[in-house]
Amino acid sequence: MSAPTKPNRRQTPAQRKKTQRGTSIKGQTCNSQKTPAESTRSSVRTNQAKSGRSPRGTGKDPGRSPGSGSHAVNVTGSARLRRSSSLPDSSLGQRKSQRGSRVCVAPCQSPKACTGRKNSRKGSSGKGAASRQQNTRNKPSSISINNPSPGGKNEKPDNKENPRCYHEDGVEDAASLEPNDATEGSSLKADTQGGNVQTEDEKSFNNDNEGDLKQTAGAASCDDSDGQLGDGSGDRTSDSSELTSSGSPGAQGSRDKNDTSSVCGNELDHLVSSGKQDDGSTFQPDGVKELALKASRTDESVLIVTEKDGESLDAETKVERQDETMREKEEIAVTLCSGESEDTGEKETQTSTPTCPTPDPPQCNPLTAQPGSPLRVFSNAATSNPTKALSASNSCVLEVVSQANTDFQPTVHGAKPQHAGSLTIPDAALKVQTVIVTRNTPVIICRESLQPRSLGESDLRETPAAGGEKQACTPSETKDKRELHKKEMSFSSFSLLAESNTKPLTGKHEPNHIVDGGQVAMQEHDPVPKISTPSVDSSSTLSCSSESTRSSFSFDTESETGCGDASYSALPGSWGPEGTGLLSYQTLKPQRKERKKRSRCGACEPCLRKINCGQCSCCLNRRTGHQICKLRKCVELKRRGHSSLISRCDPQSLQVGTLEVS
DNA sequence: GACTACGTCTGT
DNA sequence: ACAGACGTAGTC
Repeated sequence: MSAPTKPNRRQTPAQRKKTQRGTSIKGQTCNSQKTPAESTRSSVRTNQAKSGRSPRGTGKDPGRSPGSGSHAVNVTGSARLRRSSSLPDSSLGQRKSQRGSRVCVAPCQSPKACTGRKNSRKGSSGKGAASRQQNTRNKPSSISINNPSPGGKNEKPDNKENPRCYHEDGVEDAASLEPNDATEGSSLKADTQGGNVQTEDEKSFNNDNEGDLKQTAGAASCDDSDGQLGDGSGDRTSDSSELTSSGSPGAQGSRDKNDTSSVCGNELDHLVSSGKQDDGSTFQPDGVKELALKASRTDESVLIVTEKDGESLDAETKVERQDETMREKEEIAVTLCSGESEDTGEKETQTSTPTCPTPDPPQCNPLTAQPGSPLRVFSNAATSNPTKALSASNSCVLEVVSQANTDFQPTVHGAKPQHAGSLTIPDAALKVQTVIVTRNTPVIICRESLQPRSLGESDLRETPAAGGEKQACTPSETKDKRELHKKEMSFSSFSLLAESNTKPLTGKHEPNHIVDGGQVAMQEHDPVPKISTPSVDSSSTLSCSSESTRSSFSFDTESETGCGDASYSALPGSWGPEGTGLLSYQTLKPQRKERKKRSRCGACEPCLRKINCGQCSCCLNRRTGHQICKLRKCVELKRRGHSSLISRCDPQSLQVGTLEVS
């Protein structure tokens, strides 16, 4: 055994090939095994690291396997076969899925599914693997011996397509699954409501219903009822409903609706423009009825209706009923603004908002300062629910506080004014801005989010933005975040957003770090994704930027921190809407910037040594052996290598655990 | 393109 | 655990 193997083993590749070929022919006894074994081996290896990038790899691999000889086939082959047999499909499929999807699903699965040490290695070491995978995408097909059938090709495209679908679908799914995602407005509301004790249950219902509504609404909403859609969908889709409700005159309301209702489509615009209040009133009542079932929503809708529809008695009556019930609850819940509440609906909502932590009010203040609806909308969007409170209660807000958020708010004002001032231009921009703001603000909410529900909701919200967030979330210190911020700031694509956001982001961001410090501690304290999520959210809020930004942004973080794993583990889990998180994360991986090789410490003796010994195998076989002289091999690198090898199991288990937990 | 070095895999 | 080898990435 040993005698033949030794020469074969270390023979030069060329020799190997030759010998192996011969051996392979000789050893055909195992042909049945060999072919699969070879294929599997090749596939395995190829999959793992080399994935047959170069023809060499593929050629060699098969060569090697036979080269090792029959015994290799027997022994290692069996073990390998086991692996390969058990894994190959999954591994291939997973990898393919990853590659194809880049973004999608695979990450969690792949590491988990691939129990093999190879996989584990890759998973743990995965960085390089990821990069490799990117490069190797094309090759895998060639490599995929298993897929000689057209399926291989088909699979790839499918995978790619799927991932894409996942992106969108993932978002949609997340939305569908969790209404919060579906509508920022809704999520925001939910958050704000989270503050309110009352509506949580109702909210849950509402959310579900909303989720359904959204889906249906997308198509039907416009047709059915402008009011309803405007209200319900408007809130959901964006702040538009809030804007309209915010008491902006019908004209603004219509405009806002148009803007915000963009989701609903032009129909609303037409209807609104033509029918404005009347249509809204007529429609809204119906919507209100439905909403009546949904308590929290109803409140907002009611408010909107009351303001707009002073005409429609029915609507008011219904609204009043609901309001009354809501009032009672709210009053019980909070008495702060209760005395003030002349407009039951509005003030009630306000009262509810006060329950929200101080951070909300500050935002509200600026908003309230400007009676303009846009501000409200903004605040609403930002705080989600706070809109009500803000809109309704300037006094409340004033009383409540104008605290640190002032910095953030001004930016918001700046954004809004444009909004109000030039409705024509930036409707979309406004939306975007609003959206961003909303995310930013949630950070504050995140604190509250510590509460389980709020967390879940916050997670849901953030999920869309999650991609960047995840990375940000990584345990990495504030430095990374700051850097990320800088990068984001620099990011030109978001110039608009950046302008509006950057200030708030930076301002918040740091504070977030500080604030998060507590949360961070939480994260560290409890690796559990739940806890981590809030911080993640905060980070995400910072990164808010669209996917493109996320990707770039995230890359850096990972590469720099090198903690990608930790973040990775935490992130996907934390992002319950897993799909999005995973997607974003994966997307990030492939895109991630070129990653530096592990740099040696440069301090250890070996690193300091600049002369090769010339005696070690590396020196002697420098051409074949690409490794650095043993004497020059960095100690730390050695350690890492060993530690990584040794501890691979642990980290994997940890990651898996985190993933599972998540 | 060549060199160097890292990461990974395989075999002993 | 060690050694050998390969592929790849980074740098010049």
